[in-house]
Amino acid sequence: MATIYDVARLAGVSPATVSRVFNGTTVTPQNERVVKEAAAELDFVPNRTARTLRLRSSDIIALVIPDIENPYFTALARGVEDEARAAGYSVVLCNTDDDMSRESGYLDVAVSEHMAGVIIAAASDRSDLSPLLDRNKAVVAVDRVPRGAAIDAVTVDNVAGGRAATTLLVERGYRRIACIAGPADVETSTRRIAGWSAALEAAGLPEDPTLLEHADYRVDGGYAALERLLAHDERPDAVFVANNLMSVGALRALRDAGIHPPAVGIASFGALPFSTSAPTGVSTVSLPARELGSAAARILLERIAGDRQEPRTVVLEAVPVV
Amino acid sequence: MATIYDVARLAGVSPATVSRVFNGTTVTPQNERVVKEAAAELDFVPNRTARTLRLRSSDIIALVIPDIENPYFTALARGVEDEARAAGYSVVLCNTDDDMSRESGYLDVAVSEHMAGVIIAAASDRSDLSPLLDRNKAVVAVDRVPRGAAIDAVTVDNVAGGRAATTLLVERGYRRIACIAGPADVETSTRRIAGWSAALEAAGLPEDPTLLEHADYRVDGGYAALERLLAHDERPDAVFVANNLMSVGALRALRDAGIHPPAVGIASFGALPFSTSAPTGVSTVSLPARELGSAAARILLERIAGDRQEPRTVVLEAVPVV
DNA sequence: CTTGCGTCTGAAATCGATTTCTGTAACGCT
DNA sequence: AGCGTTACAGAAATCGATTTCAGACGCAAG
Repeated sequence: MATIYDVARLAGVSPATVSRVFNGTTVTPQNERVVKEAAAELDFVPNRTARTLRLRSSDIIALVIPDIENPYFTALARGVEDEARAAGYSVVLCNTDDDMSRESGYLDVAVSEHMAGVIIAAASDRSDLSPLLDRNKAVVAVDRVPRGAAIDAVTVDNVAGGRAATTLLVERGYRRIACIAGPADVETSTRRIAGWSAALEAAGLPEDPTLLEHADYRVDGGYAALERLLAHDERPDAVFVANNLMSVGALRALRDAGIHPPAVGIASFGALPFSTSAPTGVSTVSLPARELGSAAARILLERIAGDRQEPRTVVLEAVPVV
Repeated sequence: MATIYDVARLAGVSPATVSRVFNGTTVTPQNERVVKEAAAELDFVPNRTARTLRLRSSDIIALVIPDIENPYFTALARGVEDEARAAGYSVVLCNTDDDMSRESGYLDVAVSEHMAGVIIAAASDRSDLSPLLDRNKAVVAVDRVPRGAAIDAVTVDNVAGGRAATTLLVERGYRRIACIAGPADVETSTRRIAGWSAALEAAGLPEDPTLLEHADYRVDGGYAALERLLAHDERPDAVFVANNLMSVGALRALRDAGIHPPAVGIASFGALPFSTSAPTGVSTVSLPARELGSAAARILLERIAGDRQEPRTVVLEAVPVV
């Protein structure tokens, strides 16, 4: 691999001059030409590792997400990418699989690779961002905010969304409305539950705590949770499902039980991914996933550029689909 | 950020000793203890950039894929991750969006960051891997192999899969079977078309070239392609769709046209992602996405470990779902 | 002709970890 | 006691780019 020294030698200049050519400082047009020719000749690609070591910062942004297989997060990733690339940064994705140790491993990588910044959808409420914060690395939380972290955040209004989704079921005449929530230690989940409760209360419906099932935000978890609800003594007549993938699981469980949606109502927080059939009996509240990503990226880029204002939280709306 | 020198000073040893403690070479138990205490005290995280610069190789593997929003590729990513992590490597994902210039940008990043290796599902037949190969970086192609690249590859048997999918339609009695293929410059697409042709020929059915539509392997492309087929003078009675996302688009187009699947048969290459309804009138050939990823990762890891044998190609089967 | 200023260049230090090479101490053996 | 061997530690070079500092040169003004 050709280095800046090889280029310098071939061009008959010093390494400093080669560096200057690639960094836009003043160089004779003559020298610029010679250096560029030499670089092309040698197929020179600057060594980013050396550059990063010297500058103590690279132009890579890490996006840390809990589930790469969830289309919601991949759409979010697209939003991040669009903004970041436009600003000249590369984005790398890190999948934590909801595992805090994997997450902290990736955070260490981000720190020790001197990445420019991190956008993170935390694996848990208790995710520890201190490795980043202590070294005042630019960080933006997206979708989920770890408890007590005083950082920029971009989220959706989970309470309002949960209420809206549940209300759709109420309006359609369902009375005994269950909830399949996400993990108890994930912020978005507790808020969506709060929205569910609020909607029930507003409608004057009884809130039966046994109708709350926790699952894992995955397809299989939603499937199992719905099975548990069906086995209930007093079976619910509708279910508010707190994320897209669990809704898929819940619908599969219904199908396998020979029940078809209007019979049991389903409201999904987040549109069903890649659905092909007109949603009969399924209400959804849709999330601006891509916008979450791009908003987070914009804030991160400002921080990287040196913005020092107080951390702010941007809340986007979840919109009920009619 | 604490460095190895800070740790050395606090522990009263030389930087070399600190390095040895973290790399498992022989050090007095006494020194080991002192160094570890000092490191913990200072919250020391080794600077990977410096390490990589010196060693000329990091322990990060890049996975370059054309469409992060396609569940097939994210499942593949999971396969890669599982293997790579087990071997102590971190995986970063790079999304090229089928764009060769973005792709080559990421390949340059992989080279100039001295990543340990690259697994790539190429954006095109004509993708240029020479930046990697010239510097003999470990590379494995997965899913798609750029034309003429003499490298390790893990693919599915696209011809057999295309034939099997088409044959399912033939067996169900359809006679005028169209094909919605992917981009003309993508290897998997041309092979799946070949499978479609072979099945038609084997069944003695006429092969009408106007029944072949090219699209982009995306949902919207599949939608538009199906609309074009419906507008045909002699409308097809079934369609072989060459990937999962286009099948979603095609089914949506059918739905919007008021046609329901058994009326027009659909065979999808790749299972429908997150489907919730029992597939009526939709045949699928399912792909071992995760296995593709893990097989590719295993080969890459062997190469990284120094394997020098001839490049080999592993072909996995696409299995018709009954 | 000298002074002064501006423009451009190169030498060398720097970022932080790894590793070779050299040196010292301790130990076992004859 | 003398010698060889092993085990460990430290000094210093190294990876490749950036950047400071100082020097060289040209040109204009006095």
